Amino acid sequence: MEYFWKTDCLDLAQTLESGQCFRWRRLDDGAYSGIAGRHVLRVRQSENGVWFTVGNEAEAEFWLRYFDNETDYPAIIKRFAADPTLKAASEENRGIRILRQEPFETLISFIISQNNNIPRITGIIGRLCESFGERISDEYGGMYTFPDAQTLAALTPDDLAPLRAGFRVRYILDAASKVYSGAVALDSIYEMTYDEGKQYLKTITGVGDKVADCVLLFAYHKTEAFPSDVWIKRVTAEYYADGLPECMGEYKGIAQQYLFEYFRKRTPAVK
DNA sequence: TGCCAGGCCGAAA
DNA sequence: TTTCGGCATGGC
Repeated sequence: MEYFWKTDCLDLAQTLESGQCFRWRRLDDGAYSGIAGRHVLRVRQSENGVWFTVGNEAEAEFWLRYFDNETDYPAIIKRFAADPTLKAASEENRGIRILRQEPFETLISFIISQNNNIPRITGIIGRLCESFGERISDEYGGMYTFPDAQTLAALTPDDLAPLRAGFRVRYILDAASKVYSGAVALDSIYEMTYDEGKQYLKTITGVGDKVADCVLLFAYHKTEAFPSDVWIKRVTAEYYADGLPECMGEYKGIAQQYLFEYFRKRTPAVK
């Protein structure tokens, strides 16, 4: 069935190619195919919203939540107008939304992302899923689930060698074994504060401030994560040297995404 | 060939 | 506590 979601604050290219997710493909006709959990979606942009191609109404509900439909982005952008830089950044990138992704997949994905680039991250994650996930659909060339912690925890570095993930392999295995053993209970993080969640995630080898922030934001929507990102902290320092603007309120993570894209277009990368 | 990619680890200062 | 070299791989 086709399900239409009317919204003027979702740009598929801005959101799905922003580096917060790695399991979407742009199809020849401009639509996107993607998978989350055991849900497969084809989604295409239209002028005043997006069209979901899904099996039933429940699937549409799942994807609405994935795309963070309960957050009022227009209201947030209006609020951000109190700060000139944030106003420009949010209006220019008003189609970006913070997805609600599954914690384990987000954790492994951002471990893989460290000192890496988006095309290669996407490739490694694709090979991970094709090798150790489950093929649940033949659509779009085959759709594979993200492997669970139990599956990954049983693997060896040699098993993961074909992924060509390099030094990150031992981090992936440490994360999987800690999650599978229960040493790190990802569900418990929903109830934690940002600081608690960060400290907790950093008990995993290969998870530092940056990876933890990405997981806390993209899986848990713990938006206190601004502006710990090394890059944005440096490029925004001169704008927000005296502290963050009041209008950010609790929406620091969303602000971070707007500002990241805004500055990325204007500033050479800073190491 | 050399540099870089939304970093992190571990050792040295 | 902070700094910094090393780390695998692939694209440019």
